[in-house]
Amino acid sequence: MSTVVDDDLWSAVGDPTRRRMLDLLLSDGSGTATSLSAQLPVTRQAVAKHLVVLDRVGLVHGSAAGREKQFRVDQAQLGRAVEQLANVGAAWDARLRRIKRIAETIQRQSTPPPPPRRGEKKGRK
Amino acid sequence: MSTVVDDDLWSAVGDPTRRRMLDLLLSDGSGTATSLSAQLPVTRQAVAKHLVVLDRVGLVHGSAAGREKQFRVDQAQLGRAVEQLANVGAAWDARLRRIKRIAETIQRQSTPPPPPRRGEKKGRK
DNA sequence: GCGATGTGCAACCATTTGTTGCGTGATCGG
DNA sequence: CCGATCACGCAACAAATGGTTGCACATCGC
Repeated sequence: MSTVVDDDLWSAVGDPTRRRMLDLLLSDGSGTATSLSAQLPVTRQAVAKHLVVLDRVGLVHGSAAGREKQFRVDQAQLGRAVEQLANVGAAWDARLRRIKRIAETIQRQSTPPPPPRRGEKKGRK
Repeated sequence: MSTVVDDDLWSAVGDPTRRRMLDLLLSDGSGTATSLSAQLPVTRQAVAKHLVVLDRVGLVHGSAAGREKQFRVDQAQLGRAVEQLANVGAAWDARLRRIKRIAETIQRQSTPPPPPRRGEKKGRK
């Protein structure tokens, strides 16, 4: 049925800048708002806000070290996010495949497709 | 190396409401702004705006039939979106697995984990 | 101690996501 | 044929998001 997804997690990785930040953190192992903004087309403050968002959903967490604040990716949580991506993708893929199969079957039987009977959808079940 | 994704496509499916709309359109085969809003916690106008967004990235297209406007999912485009989800997921998954493998290797060698040498990462431009 | 560097906070702007209200064209029941 | 509806589109508005600039404050190197 409807694939169950954590909307907060999903929209966290839905933002292109945050996705790149995760890529960078994975590449470099860790990073600060300043170091990340140096490799991105946005300012340090924008990066800092995104880090807050990512922290809120547990995808990263930061530790203060002197005047810097190093952030790292939480592998477990990112793994969960990857899992949800795969889930939704698989669900849609299955749907698409089934639709295609049904369409072919109908066409093979030369059965006219049932016209979508409008105006009476919601009352039934 | 960095997975190439179409940001517009991605953020189109990044919105939870739009994701549900796609689910509904896949389930029912087609739908109007009104019929979709009846099954969603948002108004018809909000749905209409989302349909514009989905139409812009080619995930759905609508055809006027009398006073109604029926929308259907574009299977090819949704397939492309699914592909990108799988790509990003696979890339992150590979990263996570490699990190875990390296961490285990280091620990097996009883090599003290290299302290995150801060302040010297960017010199290798 | 002092300048350079890194961070956090606040004000502000544009876009997105949602709402309500209204006008209009197509359809249906007399 | 004609009025009541039904579905739609457009516009104004509100809140949240993603971005900017500016400034105050802590810390590091010398």
